[in-house]
Amino acid sequence: MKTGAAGIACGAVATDPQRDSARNVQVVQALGARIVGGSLAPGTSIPIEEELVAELGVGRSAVREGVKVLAGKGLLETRRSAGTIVRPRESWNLLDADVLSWRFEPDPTPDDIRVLADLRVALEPGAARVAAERADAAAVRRIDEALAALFATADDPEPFIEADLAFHKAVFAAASNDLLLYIYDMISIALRSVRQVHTRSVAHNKETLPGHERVAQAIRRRHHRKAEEAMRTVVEVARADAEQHVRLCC
Amino acid sequence: MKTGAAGIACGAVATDPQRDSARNVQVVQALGARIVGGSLAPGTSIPIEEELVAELGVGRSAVREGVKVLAGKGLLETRRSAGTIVRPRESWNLLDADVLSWRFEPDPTPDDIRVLADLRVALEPGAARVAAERADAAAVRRIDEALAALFATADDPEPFIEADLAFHKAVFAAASNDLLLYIYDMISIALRSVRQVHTRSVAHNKETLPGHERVAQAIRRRHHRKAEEAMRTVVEVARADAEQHVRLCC
DNA sequence: GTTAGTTTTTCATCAGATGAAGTGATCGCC
DNA sequence: GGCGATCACTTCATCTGATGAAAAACTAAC
Repeated sequence: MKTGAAGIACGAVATDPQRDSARNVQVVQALGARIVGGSLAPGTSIPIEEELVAELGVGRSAVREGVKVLAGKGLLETRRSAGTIVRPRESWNLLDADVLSWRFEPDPTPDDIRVLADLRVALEPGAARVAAERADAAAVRRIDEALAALFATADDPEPFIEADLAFHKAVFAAASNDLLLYIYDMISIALRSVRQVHTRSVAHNKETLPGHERVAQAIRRRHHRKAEEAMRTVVEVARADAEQHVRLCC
Repeated sequence: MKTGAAGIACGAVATDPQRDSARNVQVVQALGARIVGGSLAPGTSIPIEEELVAELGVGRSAVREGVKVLAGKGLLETRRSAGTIVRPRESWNLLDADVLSWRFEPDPTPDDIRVLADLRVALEPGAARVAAERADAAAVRRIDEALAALFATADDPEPFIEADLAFHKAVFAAASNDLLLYIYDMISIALRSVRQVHTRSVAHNKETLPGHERVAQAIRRRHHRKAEEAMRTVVEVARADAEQHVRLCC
């Protein structure tokens, strides 16, 4: 059940035959999932190196490398003679691709879903506004292409989700802001993990099309106020859907 | 292609070597700064382990641990027999605290400053809106306290900057969204690095006080529309200031 | 009960050996 | 001469052993 892909994710290249066998990645995955999953609580010590070697069936080098990677993500802190302790949650790199996966992949809590939906409401309208301010012709074209793909896939749930993510990404890309785009990439990782929440009826998919079209049109016309408003409508509908879904099934 | 000389030069960088005696951290800092700084370009190979051992004066374990940490941050990728290469910028964990420091601390480019100012414009109004929706009494109190500190320090540039950062952080904290708060923590790292841009005259500091007060008041009254508008005014003023500063001094 | 000194634990670091997986060059064949 | 297969080489991957250092835990003296 281990998806080695999360290890050093986001790569454009799909040819990575050795990643599964990388011992240090194995350690990172095992410990990272336990920490973020909650079975290794902040403030407590993880097993000592020797025990991890025995438990995970790898050498000390692999354990040390893995622990150092997790320390780099803010999850662990090593202290001489005092063991390695799990750092408080406030220290974690919450927008690290791996940390996000460990959080959202197993079974996101209702609160995780709320956090994600709120984040979109907080972020996407503003991003659409800046996109309208900064978009060049090529960026507008890419948004229009993504919009066309959205219309074309409205009948297929799975492709529609991908097209939806691609549309929102195109909007973020139009803002010419690599930090903003990075944030959306992380959001999309989380969204993909909770996509069952967003898998709605085909009719529902089609209902979101006009909203997306208004966003694209506003950006095309560099109308930042309208772009923001249109995007707010889209993400607030998504948030309402998510809340309803949580209420119904949890 | 010889990087030895550059390595020595980089070693002269002021990073107190006493306090931070951890060898792997030394490796992470040295290589990370070079990569983000641009002297090790994406697609190129870094020196082989043996050379790094000689150049950095540490053992192989330290080099390997450091390289693995940077791989975990998306900066490097190791391939058997093919060396370790710098990954494309799109793969970097741009919102990692270290990566941000390496980017903004030496001398942020005008474009970096634009990216940061745009990010605030895109993000903070929406965050203030969600804060107005979600803030509880304690969060409102903390915002008011931060506002009071802002008024109290308006005459001292350095404390005022800290109070300013604390105020904006209190707003983000009120949104009860750890991802959003994490994003602001990273923004504040970058803001602290470019604070000379934000160090204005005392009179200018005082001009920003009414705007901040409007934000606090709107959140206190749970008026999310007004909170958003007030925050937009604040960050757009900051953006205009930054643009002007860049024009004047660069 | 406190304190000073000692022991133990645990990570930190280096070094060596072996292995694996690509890279590239050599060499034979046609 | 062109082409392909073999083979040596490069470089990271991994394990292991040894030594050191720092902090915690323990002990004994007062």
